[in-house]
Amino acid sequence: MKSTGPKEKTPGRRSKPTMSDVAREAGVSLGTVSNVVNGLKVNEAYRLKVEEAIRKLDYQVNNSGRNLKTGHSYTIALIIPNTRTPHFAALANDINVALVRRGYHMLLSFSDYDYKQEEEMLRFVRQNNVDGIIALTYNPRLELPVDIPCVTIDRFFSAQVPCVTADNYNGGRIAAEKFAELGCRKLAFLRIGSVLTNEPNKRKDGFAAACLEYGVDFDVKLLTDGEPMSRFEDFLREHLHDGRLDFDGIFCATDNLAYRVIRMLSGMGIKVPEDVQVIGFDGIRMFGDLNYICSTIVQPVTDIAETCVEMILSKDLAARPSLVCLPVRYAAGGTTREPEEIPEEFRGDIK
Amino acid sequence: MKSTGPKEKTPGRRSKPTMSDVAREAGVSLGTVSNVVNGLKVNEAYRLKVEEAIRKLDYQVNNSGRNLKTGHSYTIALIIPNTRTPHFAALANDINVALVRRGYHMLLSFSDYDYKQEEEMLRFVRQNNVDGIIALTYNPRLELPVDIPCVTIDRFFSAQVPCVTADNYNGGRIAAEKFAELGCRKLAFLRIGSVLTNEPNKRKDGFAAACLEYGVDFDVKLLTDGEPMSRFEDFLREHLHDGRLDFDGIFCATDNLAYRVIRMLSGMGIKVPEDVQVIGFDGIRMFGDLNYICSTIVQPVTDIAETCVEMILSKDLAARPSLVCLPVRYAAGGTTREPEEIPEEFRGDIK
DNA sequence: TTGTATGCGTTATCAG
DNA sequence: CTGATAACGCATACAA
Repeated sequence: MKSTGPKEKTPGRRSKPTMSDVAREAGVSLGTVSNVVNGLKVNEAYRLKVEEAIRKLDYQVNNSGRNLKTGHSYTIALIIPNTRTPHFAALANDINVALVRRGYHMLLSFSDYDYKQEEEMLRFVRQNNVDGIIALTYNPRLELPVDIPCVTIDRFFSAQVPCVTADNYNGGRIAAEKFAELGCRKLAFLRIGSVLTNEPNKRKDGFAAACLEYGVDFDVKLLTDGEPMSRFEDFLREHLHDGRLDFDGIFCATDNLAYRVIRMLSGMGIKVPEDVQVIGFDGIRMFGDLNYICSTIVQPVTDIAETCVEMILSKDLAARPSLVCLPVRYAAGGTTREPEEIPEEFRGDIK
Repeated sequence: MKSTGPKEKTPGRRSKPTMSDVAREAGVSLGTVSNVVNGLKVNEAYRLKVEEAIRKLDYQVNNSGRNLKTGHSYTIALIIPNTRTPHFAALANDINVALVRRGYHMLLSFSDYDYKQEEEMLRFVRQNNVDGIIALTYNPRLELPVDIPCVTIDRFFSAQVPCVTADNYNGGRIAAEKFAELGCRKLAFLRIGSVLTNEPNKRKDGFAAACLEYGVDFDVKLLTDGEPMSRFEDFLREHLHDGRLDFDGIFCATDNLAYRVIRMLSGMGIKVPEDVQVIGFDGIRMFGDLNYICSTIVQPVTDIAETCVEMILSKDLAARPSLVCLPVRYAAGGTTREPEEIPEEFRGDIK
């Protein structure tokens, strides 16, 4: 632009302009400039002079100085494993949107499922005067700072740290109900993931409870992280007789798993949804905004994001609940015997 | 004055410990503590005392103070439209990884394709002593700061601002070559996007050039942002005679578009890849790490991320090229008549 | 109302 | 090699 570059034109003026520079330029005092910048009461004539000087020098507040003085940075740290996983990407997206809407900013840290790195991130975050931390981590022994407001997603740490999550239990129930409604008689529940107790594990509990209620029989196959996916295929083959699968419905703990299982079934000559219907969990959509990948229990990602942000910025810590479960809903995504649900934006285009 | 912390446990000790607290605790001077913290030469006995005090007080450097003094923050800002779009999510992911590996951190800002908001982000970023900006923006008149190192992705701004991008031109060529190799005689190129000149627009140029070379005929249908997708369907229907499509190959400027086009074709009773083969661009994979969504030209996302970070942190600005094109490659993703390429991690599981 | 002075936590410059 | 002291840019209580 019209900026001076690294050199100085006027003696005594170098690098970025500061408030004193503006004050001198406008012929007022430092405090007045500060007041103008912060929108405090200031005489109209002075304000104009200051604003003029700010424009002329292209002055920008230095947040390091401001943060040092005030102790807060209008920045919230988000700790998540990565953004390549669509569900995490969506969360990061919506949390950022919610923050920006409130005049805050997001410092993003990836844990990559690495405990060591998570602690490292936490250390950095604590050094940076962030005003809060939103963490989605599976690290059981991670020590959240006590002097910074924290909110967790999907994993409950302690009553002092609010946890926001989808209503996983009910999601499990809804899936079972749906299968029952679709006439399934023999179901399977598949999960791969952490052995730690975390909220998503309740998907199975809700599912099991509803199955019992509806009198629908079901099998369970759980894998822990590190076990090969092929175990699921072994499991399915065990239940394959004369080319027919014992199950007529499979509930997968995530859409990712559902997708893989569907590929497996396809390889075994089993058709979805004709031979077996599949329901996943999360509500992942193609390209983040097109159709669902499979029939699924949709997590209220935007609500989760809003809630996290709302809570982390909330002043009265006392009012913070320790666990917030947000309602999920079912969406038909083509892997159940019913019409696929096509999201609004997509619908018009594809017809 | 400073007396009111929220609450204090020990008399005299309030809020976060500072370097002076550590100095007092260790019985050394402030400067010595600073030296220890920054890993400078310090007498072994003193160092131990200081480290002991740091541990005891659970001291953490305050980066606001440090930034104020040094003028840099070991933070790089990334400006992208969002992270719900898989390609952007992947970029954000890999840039973060590259930064962290070098001891830097990422401040993430979403433009949401909103020019006004982009300028807002830029303002904030400039106030925060970030050490550099990596921007993926389509805003033609965005004014990048001149006093902060900048690198752009996919859109060339000026010779002073390096632009990193995939080799879009060659990607277009490769697609055409592939179609020729697969025996296609009549192709179509479909694109929707900005009318601005940006790097990805070269996909068409490379495609057209190679088509001419190989003597393959092709049609082009371009839509600009805002035009409804249904225009593509109209276009395709115009080229539909007796249930047969004029084209035997369609090159889509993005995987997203390819996906939608494939759904359209399916709705028209046209089979992919039997009746018409489709190649997209970007290399989007299911859940970010499973199989490709369609046959595609794969962007070297990780290399792009590494290059951006490398350049933004590079000290000698003089050595910065103005445009860096990184090689792309073709991957069969099931929408061309050839065996699908299954990524390593996925392969073992699905077989 | 506006100006002045002080300190936030750190690094850097010197004398010892 | 260590210790005192002066900035860094800003907000703010206090004086004018």
